[in-house]
Amino acid sequence: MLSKKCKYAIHALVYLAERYQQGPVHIQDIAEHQHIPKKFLEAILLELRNAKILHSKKGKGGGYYLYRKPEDVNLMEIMRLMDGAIAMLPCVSLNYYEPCEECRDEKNCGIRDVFIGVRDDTLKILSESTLAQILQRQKGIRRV
Amino acid sequence: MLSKKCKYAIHALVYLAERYQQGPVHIQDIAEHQHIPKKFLEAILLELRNAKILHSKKGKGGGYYLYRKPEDVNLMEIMRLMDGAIAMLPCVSLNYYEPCEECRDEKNCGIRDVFIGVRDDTLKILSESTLAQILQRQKGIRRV
DNA sequence: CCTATAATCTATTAAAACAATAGACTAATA
DNA sequence: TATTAGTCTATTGTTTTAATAGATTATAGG
Repeated sequence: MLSKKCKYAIHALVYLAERYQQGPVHIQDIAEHQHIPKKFLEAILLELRNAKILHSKKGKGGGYYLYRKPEDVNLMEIMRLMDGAIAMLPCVSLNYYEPCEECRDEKNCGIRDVFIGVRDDTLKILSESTLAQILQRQKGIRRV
Repeated sequence: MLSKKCKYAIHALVYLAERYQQGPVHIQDIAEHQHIPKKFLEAILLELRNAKILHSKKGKGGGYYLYRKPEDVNLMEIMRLMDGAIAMLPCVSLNYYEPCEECRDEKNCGIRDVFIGVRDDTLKILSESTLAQILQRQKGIRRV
């Protein structure tokens, strides 16, 4: 399961993607419209800023805005940033690899094979799922 | 990530599948060979017994043994039993569905679509991954 | 330059989930 | 009837997750 932090991040980013190139958006604005505790959201946006996904402007007329194009931000990156490993076992994680304590023979582990498959399918979908894609689907359905 | 509980369960089941139809196996035996805290393992095996995956025998010569054929026990079932939902969002879970609090329009949610895809791919693999399959892969590689 | 605004930083706390342990009880076998 | 081994109830410690509080810094506009 995604953490609330990660869900909040995704919702905030989709919200900012909808307002791409329309100037900075207040934290307060995002928090209210997406129903996210403001202080919690602050910390999240700061992390996204440090990861060069968002930029910010202080003072009057300030706020947060998307730094990259919506088609260049995908869920794989967001999820790794917020929750860490995407894989279901540490021993199959590409970015957060750790050997399984109980495992003696990783190369010949039948369990591991299963979760390598799950990981690959999952990463394929998540890396193809950009903010632009998500917006497009929502708009696409609305039009009908 | 899988919980330790779930990993322990899978390892214990694979261990018992290797000894299918060879009589009961002590908790102690499984715990030692798979490096699982004995008391924790007790609770896990009990749950698997209540789910009709394992049977047990008390007293001298007792222990646990696989109740079903190894090809009839898959990881989807084990994971649901141990960790609950497999999906990454409650609103796409088949067995543990809950609406997302912040979501106003579930049908038109672009985020949701992504995780329906992830769920379907994941369930396909996990439901096809039986204890028999896992054993076969391990043995297959050993033979080479 | 001053003031209001809004992001930034540091610290703390509350709640939930996860992992492990202890000890008494029950059933089965020799 | 003693020993073995699973069963049950309860509790405890640890870590992670979620949320909050308050002081600080940068910027725009008058």
